[in-house]
Amino acid sequence: MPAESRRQRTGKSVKIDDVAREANVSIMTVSRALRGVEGVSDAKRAEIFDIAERLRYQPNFNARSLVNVQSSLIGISFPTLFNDVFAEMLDGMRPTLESAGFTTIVTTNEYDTARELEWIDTVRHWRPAAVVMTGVDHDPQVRRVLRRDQIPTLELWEHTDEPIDLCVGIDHQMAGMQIANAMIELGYMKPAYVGWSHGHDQRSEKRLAGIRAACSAAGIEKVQTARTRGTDHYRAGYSGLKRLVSDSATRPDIVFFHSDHFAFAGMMACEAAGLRVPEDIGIVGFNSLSINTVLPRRITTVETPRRQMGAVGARQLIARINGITGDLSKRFESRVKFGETTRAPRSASPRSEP
Amino acid sequence: MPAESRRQRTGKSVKIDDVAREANVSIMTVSRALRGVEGVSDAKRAEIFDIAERLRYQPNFNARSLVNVQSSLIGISFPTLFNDVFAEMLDGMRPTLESAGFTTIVTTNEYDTARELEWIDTVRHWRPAAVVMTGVDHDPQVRRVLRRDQIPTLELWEHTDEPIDLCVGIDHQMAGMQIANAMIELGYMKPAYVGWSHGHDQRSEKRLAGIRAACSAAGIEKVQTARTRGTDHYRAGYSGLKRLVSDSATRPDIVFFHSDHFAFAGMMACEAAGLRVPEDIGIVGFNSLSINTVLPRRITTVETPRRQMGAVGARQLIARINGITGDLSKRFESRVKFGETTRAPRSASPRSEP
DNA sequence: GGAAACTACGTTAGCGCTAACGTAACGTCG
DNA sequence: CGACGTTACGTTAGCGCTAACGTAGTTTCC
Repeated sequence: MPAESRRQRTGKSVKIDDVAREANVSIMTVSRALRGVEGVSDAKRAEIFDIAERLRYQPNFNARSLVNVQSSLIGISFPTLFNDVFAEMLDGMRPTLESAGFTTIVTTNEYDTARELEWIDTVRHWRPAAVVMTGVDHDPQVRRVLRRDQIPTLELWEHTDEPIDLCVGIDHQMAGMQIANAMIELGYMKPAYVGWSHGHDQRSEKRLAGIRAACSAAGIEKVQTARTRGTDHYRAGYSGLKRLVSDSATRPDIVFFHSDHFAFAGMMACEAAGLRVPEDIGIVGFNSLSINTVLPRRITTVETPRRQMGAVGARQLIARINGITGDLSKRFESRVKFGETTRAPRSASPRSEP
Repeated sequence: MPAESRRQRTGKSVKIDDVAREANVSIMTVSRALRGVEGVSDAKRAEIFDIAERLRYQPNFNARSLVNVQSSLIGISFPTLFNDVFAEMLDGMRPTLESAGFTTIVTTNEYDTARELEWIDTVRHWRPAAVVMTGVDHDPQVRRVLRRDQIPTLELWEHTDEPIDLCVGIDHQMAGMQIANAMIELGYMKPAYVGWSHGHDQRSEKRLAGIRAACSAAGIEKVQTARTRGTDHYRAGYSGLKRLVSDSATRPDIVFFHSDHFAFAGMMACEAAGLRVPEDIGIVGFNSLSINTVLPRRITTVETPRRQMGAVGARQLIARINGITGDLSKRFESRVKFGETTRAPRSASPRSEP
């Protein structure tokens, strides 16, 4: 660990003693004044604030975290940041967490539970106030360690009845059933799915399972799949669709994509292959991303309240950190949003300019 | 600050004493063994490792940071994460930083220097090993504080001859001149620019300044602009172009966009307005984003080595942390990449499937 | 008017860890 | 064989801060 064996800088920062000396009080009074703890006269508190400001003093959080037994850091693990979905959930959480005095450590795990476990161990070095993880599928060790150390834990983006601690999210299998049923109702019969390789994204697999369940219930036994390794949604969606339509005999009439970006790229591949959307083939995305607001044909997709889940998740997590016990989990709903890349539903929503 | 007045959890974590007792040695020996410091026999070191692993002991970095006077945290500030450009630079940095034992604290400042300054103050609480900021335009206080506390500082994404400490990036004005000259050479005469509102993104302004300089040198005095507030690249690009082409008398023949996403949305707006690309109007993006690999017409754009800048920046920053003095800055080059949204250059690069 | 209660501080101890220094036990060498 | 390393540990002190516990000075109240 080269970071530990390194010697420190010579540049000395302002410390609480400096403020205390300047204000002619004990360091305890400075500590109380700056933290807003009672037991300091208004005049003295104001004076100490001024001096601290003038010296640009910032309390040493390493020392504070040491005496408090825990830090004000919150560790967050997302699969990737190359997906606005996670950036949005982060954006939803941050204002709440920051205004409560917390600092976030964000990592990405590339959908790898082993990396997630490693990260849990890394973040434990800092005695974090809480951790946030994406989804509910983890290495078993993760649950064990977090429970043992009693670290408040939020599982975001996916709902489960048996969270490690608390969870805020949607039921992805339900979301899959929902959109599949909507498409079946439009008369589609030959479904296909374009997504990542097996085991890459558990949520995506659950949505596929939901699609399969809905199809099966409607007497459709076969759901073709085209899976791709990698990280680039556009490339994966494009190549996935290409493979699906290469044999016109087995060409699907409706394709469910991992995301709107996948779906957009799939639509481009349709165009390149001479297929008309939605006349020859239906296109369905997921998550209702912003690209969808500028397309000549809006993609039929599923809306998910990401920002809201982030905000609520943060709020509930803070409640837990503050000692509120009991069930703080929340379940959110997804909603089918019809566009022009599938047959018109009975009551089509009117097209509007972005 | 509610986070500070809160009481800590009861859950006690494993500490170095526990390992020492189990191994029948002093805590100092455990400390030395686990940090890889010499002075411990191989047999004892192995035994201590086993015990630490079994107890799932993780050293308390708050305590370690306190005695080391500085932590192994690195604070990073990006304008936003809703832009793959920054996610890519982060991705370029992270492996290097993590393998050197550092943990990153990432924040976004929404292109606001006041928020950046606030963040600098927040991150100073942790006595970070270094900080990373985007670009070179900061509140003057930022430079003063970082210099005073001698905090190693990397300014990423933009090059300057007078960095706070060290910088790794491109010259954005040069990039603007480069692409503008390339378009002028193709015979374009009526340029326009679509981007964010004034003061939102300094780099974008510098590229525009470069475009203006190149045009001016070619005898073109007027560069129209369409600016939008907000955060959504697609919406901004779409509405920006709409405004530019609303009056056919002043319609530009070439439009430079803030990014490829802007440009894509602008292209959609062209289609909606009945304008053919590139016959009626030329479209130019910036940054060569992945969406460009699946479009039927690839957008003419400017390639920038984001990942590489991240990796090199991280490497140089670690050198500085380790006490290497002198000029560690690096300047990178951008490169014009011709697509099919502008007139064909003399030597057009052949189209290839994604 | 004197005990009790409160206010506004100061003092003490210790959070978990590591740098610096101490110290036994064992070579090494002229 | 005794002075001098060297190895492999242990001991001491202190990083900057805060909880808990003093303690003067002031107010309250019957």
